[in-house]
Amino acid sequence: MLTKKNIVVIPEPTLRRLPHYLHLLLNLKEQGVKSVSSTFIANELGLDSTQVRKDVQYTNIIGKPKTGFDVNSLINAIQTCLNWNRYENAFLIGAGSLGTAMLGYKQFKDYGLNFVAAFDNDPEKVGQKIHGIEVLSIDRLPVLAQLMKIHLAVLTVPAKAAQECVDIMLKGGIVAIWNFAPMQIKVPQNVIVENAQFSQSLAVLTRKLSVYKQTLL
Amino acid sequence: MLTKKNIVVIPEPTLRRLPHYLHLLLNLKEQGVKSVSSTFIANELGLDSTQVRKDVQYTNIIGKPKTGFDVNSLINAIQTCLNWNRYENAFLIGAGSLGTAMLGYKQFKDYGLNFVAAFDNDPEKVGQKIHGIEVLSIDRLPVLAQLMKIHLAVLTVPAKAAQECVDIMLKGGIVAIWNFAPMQIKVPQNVIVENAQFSQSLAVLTRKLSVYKQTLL
DNA sequence: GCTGTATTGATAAAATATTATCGATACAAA
DNA sequence: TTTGTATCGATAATATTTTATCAATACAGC
Repeated sequence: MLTKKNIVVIPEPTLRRLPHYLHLLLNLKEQGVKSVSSTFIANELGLDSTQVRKDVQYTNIIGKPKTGFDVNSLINAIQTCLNWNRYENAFLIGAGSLGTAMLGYKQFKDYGLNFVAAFDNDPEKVGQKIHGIEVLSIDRLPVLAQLMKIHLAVLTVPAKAAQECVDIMLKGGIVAIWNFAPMQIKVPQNVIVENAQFSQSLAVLTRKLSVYKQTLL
Repeated sequence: MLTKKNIVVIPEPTLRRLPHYLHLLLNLKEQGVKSVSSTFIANELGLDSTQVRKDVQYTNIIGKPKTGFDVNSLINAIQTCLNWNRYENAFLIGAGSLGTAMLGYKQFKDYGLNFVAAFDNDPEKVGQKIHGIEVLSIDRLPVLAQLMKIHLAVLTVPAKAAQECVDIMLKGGIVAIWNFAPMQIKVPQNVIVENAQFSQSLAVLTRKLSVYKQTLL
């Protein structure tokens, strides 16, 4: 397999499917199911069974003919792949409505994400606590990021504030940004940006709906 | 090109990039820029210029050598592609924190999305107004969806409530679902589902970050 | 009007991702 | 035991997506 210093490169489409597998597997585990076949997973998630097997191979889990894959092992393997078996401390930038919602989103614990502080430039918000997490002034971000060794930040600010916030984050040594701001941010080559704008996903949906409606005519 | 009853099928990766183009173009327009080259767009967004040209071709816009593409035409063409030049009325299901954030998200107007009502099963919430949109009891959804001819619904409920809500939505004739619930929902073949779980996007990010940290060792 | 050049758009090549095929294997039932 | 079968995992085939190449073209400067 292609590797980067011996680390397997998992294709992005596979990475996007892994959480679906994980969720299904956790459900099965709860129901006491011990092993599961690629066919079953494929049916449940509307995928091809060959694809499921291929995806599973990236986790280094090997199955047994006639039986399938061990549910527990697969859960662990996926969590390890995604680094979801440990907590990554993160900052949240932008305590607006989306930011607030994210701070309150319990599920992130299952995804290895742990918010340790939020930042905003609105004096009204600074000093408040949202879902138990303190909102600090954005000026303090660089120092705190370095002090607390934070590498990941979630950006939930309006478009026009985004780049300015990014620059502040970079000063603090942030190396990975989960970008919800509706714009493209500029970062040095080595910084990881994952865009999670609603618009991306919505574009796919509205196009399909539009095509669907047109085919009805 | 491949067509479905003469409608061009735009690849999903292209659809996901179109909103980025659109955003950049709107910025350029505001700055008074009249035309733009594929090279410029590619540089701004960190893409390949050939890819930009290929994507633009799907919008049926043709450019001029040495000049590039007309900004206004391209904006219109992308909006038309995505059906963002008209409003699609939509229901929101699940008035929790994410749902609330979405109801207040002004940008959706630019994406052709218009929330006309929200639904929840919590009696505390029913009757309230969130960002000017009334929260109704989920029981009333099927009748109202048909009456108001709503085809699109945004699902922001917890995992365990999701499938139940979906079944109710289907009764009302909903044909497109934007699913934020952290689970795979089951729908008939002809119903469009776009999964927008945070986990998908986060998986890509946490994996990359994990690999990045490992390569530093 | 001629010449140089940036850019398009078409075509081809490469890379990536998905789907199909099939022998090998482990379990279940006779 | 033996036989039948569900399932894996490897390989091959297909489809899709991205990237490269290059002739054709419109504008700018001389």
